[in-house]
Amino acid sequence: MKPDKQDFFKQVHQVAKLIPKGRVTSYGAIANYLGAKSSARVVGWAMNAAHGDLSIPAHRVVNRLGMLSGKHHFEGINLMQQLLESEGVAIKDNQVQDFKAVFWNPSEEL
DNA sequence: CCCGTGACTTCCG
DNA sequence: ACGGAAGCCACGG
Repeated sequence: MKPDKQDFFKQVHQVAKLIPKGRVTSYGAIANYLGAKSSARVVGWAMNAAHGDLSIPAHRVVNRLGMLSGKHHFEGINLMQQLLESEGVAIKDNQVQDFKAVFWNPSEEL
């Protein structure tokens, strides 16, 4: 296999789509799963490109603290929280409650 | 080709 | 424990 960097974006998008409903994951976890553990920011960049794809649940991706760091990039500040809460994820102060319980690790569960 | 930016993460003081 | 700074990779200009 010779994955191009373009595929990296595609990989991130694919993983994001695979996130189970009611679960969340972190940029670092995705980066680690893709073998780019040092490139968590690139994952965020990939999500930025994914912003145009409505089939990608970017709201299920948060930073490693469970904070909705990317909510500013959504249409509305509350949208991300609303989406997560509607899926059964409790949010408080831009943070996922019981984060480790809803955390989805692609390296172990995928 | 060089510089700046970004939805992160980790280390040092 | 808290805050600031650096490191990291990819993309656009």
